[in-house]
Amino acid sequence: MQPRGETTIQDIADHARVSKSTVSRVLNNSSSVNEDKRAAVMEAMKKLGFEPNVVARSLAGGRSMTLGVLTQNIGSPFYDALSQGVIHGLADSGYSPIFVDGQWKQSTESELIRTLIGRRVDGLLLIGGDVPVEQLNELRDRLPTIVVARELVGWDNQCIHVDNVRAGYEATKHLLDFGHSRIALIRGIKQHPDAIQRFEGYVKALSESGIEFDPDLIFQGDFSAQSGVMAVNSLISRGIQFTAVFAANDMVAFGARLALHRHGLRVPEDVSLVGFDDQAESAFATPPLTTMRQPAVEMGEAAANALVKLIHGEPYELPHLPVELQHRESVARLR
Amino acid sequence: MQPRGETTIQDIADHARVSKSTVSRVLNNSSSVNEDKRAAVMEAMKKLGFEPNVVARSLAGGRSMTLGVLTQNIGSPFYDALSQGVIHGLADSGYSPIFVDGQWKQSTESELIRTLIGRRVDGLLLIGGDVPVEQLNELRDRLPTIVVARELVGWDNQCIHVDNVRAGYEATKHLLDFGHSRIALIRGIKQHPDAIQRFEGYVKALSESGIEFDPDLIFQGDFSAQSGVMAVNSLISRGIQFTAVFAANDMVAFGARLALHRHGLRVPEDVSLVGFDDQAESAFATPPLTTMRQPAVEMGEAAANALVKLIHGEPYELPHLPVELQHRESVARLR
DNA sequence: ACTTGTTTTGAAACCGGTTTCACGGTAGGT
DNA sequence: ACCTACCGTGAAACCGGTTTCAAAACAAGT
Repeated sequence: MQPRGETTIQDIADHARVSKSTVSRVLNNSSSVNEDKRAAVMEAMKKLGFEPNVVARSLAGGRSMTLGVLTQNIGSPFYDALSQGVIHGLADSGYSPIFVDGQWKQSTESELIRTLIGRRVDGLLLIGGDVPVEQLNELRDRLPTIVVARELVGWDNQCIHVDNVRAGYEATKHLLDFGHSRIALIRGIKQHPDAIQRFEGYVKALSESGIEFDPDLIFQGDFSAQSGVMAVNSLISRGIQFTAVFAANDMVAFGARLALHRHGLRVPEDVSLVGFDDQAESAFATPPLTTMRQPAVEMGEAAANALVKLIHGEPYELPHLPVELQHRESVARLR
Repeated sequence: MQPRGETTIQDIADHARVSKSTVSRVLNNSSSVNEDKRAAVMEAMKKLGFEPNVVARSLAGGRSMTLGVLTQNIGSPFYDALSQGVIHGLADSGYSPIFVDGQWKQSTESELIRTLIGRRVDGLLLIGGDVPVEQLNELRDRLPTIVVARELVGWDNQCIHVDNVRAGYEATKHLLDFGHSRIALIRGIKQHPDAIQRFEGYVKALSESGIEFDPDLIFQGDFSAQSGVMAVNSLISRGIQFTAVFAANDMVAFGARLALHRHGLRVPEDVSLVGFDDQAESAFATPPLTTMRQPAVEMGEAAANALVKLIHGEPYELPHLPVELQHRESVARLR
């Protein structure tokens, strides 16, 4: 541990009385070197406490061993869980992730992607996002890229996402099965594909059950707990009848649940409630929240692993991760 | 956007009929260059779509424009909020963060720090962690380092943390002020400094009020919601009387709240409840949780800003961030 | 003993920038 | 008109590795 001047490959070479080239070779096992020299190099490295300079290595080797991860909203449970999966999936791969936060702003995202490219990341992991497909298609030719939590046509093998239509359908179906027909839907951000697809599933389930779609039951929210509160308040103040609520995600469900509580409505006796995501808190809500579980951590891990394989040119398979109903206590049979 | 061969500084130089040196100078504004040449370079850069190679720059300049961030538990609300603050604080600084996750395992942490050093990060941001002070002291001489969410003696100016003793004291005091004297405490991980200090504050508040400390009221938890439910179950099954609970953090409070609910105890009518952290969900719990708010995002941002200044050798001041009681509805006056 | 083939090895080029150094040109001072 | 100071600029060294290339060393074949 010298104060400043780190040990370099040249120091090792001098010490072991060989050339830089040889040191590099034993370092990378790139070509055979005699046992005695190898031993000498090893010893010198140990003795001098050598830690290879990843930056120099990147420049020379053309690989930076760094991955760019573009996420959208650090601090929100779903994206955090994805990030967690990514970090853990990368743990022993030798790659380190650089995180940037696009905040769902397309211009920001594009700029950040440029930054990442400037940093010569070896691959890109895009979590959600709004960047237009055409731009991503270009990107894909330049750099190994995997997209998570977003469905992209023509990206079948570089895209991990869940079936939101189906999930929306199943959540609604669950409520229908329990006898509900007046099911309020609190939507996520208007243009957000997930929100659109879940809504689609909702509509499909209703129509399949022969229940008429009532626009009064739809509230345009934004994935925030506050929007859940507003939704319920709006529903009630408008005098709309409903016996169940399907929330855009668990945060929204929490907001809705609180507003119901404020209005003296019990969950699930008076109103049933279904969330989406199954974030950690949901199992401990009162009552524990029935929700559509998204395997966020697993998605992140799978994406990370896939990206590494993609970079190495190895074959890989993307798992098909299901969204499953997590049956808890916020849904009751309509009496 | 060429398929592979990125534009280099040399390409720009050729195109603008100047030398590499000049291009570098306009790039960094490091020394004055004639207006016409500067313009020529600018134009060439625009035309060829030049994006400087950060790796090469790092090697040559000795600065990698990369920061290492060691966190402990991505996926837990408090640390995620800190990370969020770090990312946002770094957004326009030119520095990119590399995240690694130590999982509160000292050996893992040390190893990850080595990795980060190998990557020639320009600075280190340590969030929590168990690495012994002596080791950190050494580290500090090598690399600009800021520690967050951990109190370190002798690190006054490189360490952002809150006063957990005081916070524990105030939470307890709040309950005492509301007439409670049988206050159960659900502790965090045994050796965790935060847990120890909050406990200290609890004891101090009690003794100051002349209330006898009762070890029966203490439950050794681990910061998980599950430990909250176990605590309450244990308390009740052992027949311990209590009218209030001070939870190690909000997750624990959620667990406790659920367990109370299971036992038919109402919050706050029968039992008052105070959490710690003020995570996003807490304001929307039923009832909204009274909790000690930790300004996690702000801490992360402050740490990031401080680190950048520290690296640049500029003076900076660490904000003193208070933990404040967030008064909501889970605490009631003892009747 | 003489080719030929295969390993090992070091020198040198290279990755894409930054920085030092020296030189020519211009401006200011006397 | 002459000397000094400063500005603008390119050549070249350098950052710490990897990789190419060719020479050297050694083994095997005839």
